[in-house]
Amino acid sequence: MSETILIAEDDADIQEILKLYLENAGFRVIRAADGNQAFEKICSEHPDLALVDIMMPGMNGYELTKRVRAKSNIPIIIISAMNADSDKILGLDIGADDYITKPFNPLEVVARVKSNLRRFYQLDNVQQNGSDLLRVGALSLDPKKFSVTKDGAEIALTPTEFKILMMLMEHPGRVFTKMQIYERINGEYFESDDNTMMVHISKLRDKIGDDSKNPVYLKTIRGLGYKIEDI
Amino acid sequence: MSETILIAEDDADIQEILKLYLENAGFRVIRAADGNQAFEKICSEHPDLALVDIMMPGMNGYELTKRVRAKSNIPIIIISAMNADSDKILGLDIGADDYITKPFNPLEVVARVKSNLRRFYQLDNVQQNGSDLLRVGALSLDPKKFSVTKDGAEIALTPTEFKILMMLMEHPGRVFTKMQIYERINGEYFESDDNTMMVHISKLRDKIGDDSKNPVYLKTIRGLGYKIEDI
DNA sequence: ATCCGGCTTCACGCATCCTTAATAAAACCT
DNA sequence: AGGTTTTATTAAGGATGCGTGAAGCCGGAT
Repeated sequence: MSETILIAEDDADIQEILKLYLENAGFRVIRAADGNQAFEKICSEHPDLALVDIMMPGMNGYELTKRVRAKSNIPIIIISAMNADSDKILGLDIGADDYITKPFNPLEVVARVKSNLRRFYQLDNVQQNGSDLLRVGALSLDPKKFSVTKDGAEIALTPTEFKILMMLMEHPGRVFTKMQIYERINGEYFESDDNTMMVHISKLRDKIGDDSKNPVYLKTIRGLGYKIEDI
Repeated sequence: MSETILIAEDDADIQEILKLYLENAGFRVIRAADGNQAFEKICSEHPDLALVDIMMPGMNGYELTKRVRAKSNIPIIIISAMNADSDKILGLDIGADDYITKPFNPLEVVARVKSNLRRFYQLDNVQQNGSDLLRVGALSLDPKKFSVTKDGAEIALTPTEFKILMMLMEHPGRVFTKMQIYERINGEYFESDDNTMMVHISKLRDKIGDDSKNPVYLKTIRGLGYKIEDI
């Protein structure tokens, strides 16, 4: 039962090094030299994990991550240059499951691959065993019934508010940018939508009884986005 | 399983001393008297670590480091003369992992070699606990949650402080110049930003409970920059 | 057509954070 | 020791981002 790893990387040398180390660790490796190729191979060959370089010809790593995420939840590890724009690093880290900065230690890459695979399957098991209810503190959200309760009391949310809350509660502790949230909810994103999100968040806080100045659940990460505390 | 160390050093006496101490510590030692020879031996013999003098005939230490880095990520420790401050900065900019100033204590060299080997080849905590927390002493930083804790207690940091700490904790023991840090955080760098960095560092120390006069974590390397101690 | 709930936009106030500048304190060199 | 350079600290702007009430807009329902 050897797992398959996709390497999306245009530099042939780096590709070769990664392949060597990963195969040596017992993985099956498939390769792609650009984002489009990578996307096709992810769809056709269903690898268990993808290593994705940010800087690639054609579709870059960021685009690729977004498009993959629309279809699949496989672990994605971003590889980025050391002196890349920090916002990109942080932003990508949010969308992907992990990130590694160049230059990297190949052994560390192998370790991270293993770690992410293990974490992913564990998480998968947990989700299968548990019920469909998403629970964080006193809040619980039922995706099927489209309902949210706090301490058992029903809270009436609008569809948009519900989607936002569900997205955050699906990954407690994880930070989402306003852009990410908006894209998932409305497909596209315009610069001016930032404020829209703030208003939604504001109303959500109001309804779930959170004080924006000292929120228990819906926390602001200044300059980045929002997260729900993992209680 | 003795590790191989390459010594790139034109001074025969220093070469001899280093060889003696390193072999005494159980390492296999190969030697090169100039940069070109060193590069060849790195390619052909794949040492586990390289000790590189800056001042060498032919290809100097910078060139060598750059050329090696294009191919390999093996730990490189720069050896430089005492009063060549700018040299040191340059060496670290290029991608050296550590630096030692002449005159040095041979035992310290051995200690640094061991430390760098351990840091590089050890599959650190990534594999053990499954999470990718960055941990240094009592400090731990979670890139995804954007949270930092000390002894389990949450520490609130600003985005910039967080980025700085993350950068340092990603490479414990490695020195970063103010310029390097600022560039990664803000994209560009102006001469006047040095002071800004100092202020950030000062506040970071304050928040993580470090005394600047005797810091446990965030140490100043005068003339160079900052590093976080590899505890 | 009108109403109405929900989404969006706008404007303003507020909080936070980054930077600057000025001063103090080390560390270093001669 | 004395002067110089580098670093640390503090406080005060100034820039940026966030929160929120109110008004406008849009589409579905009555």
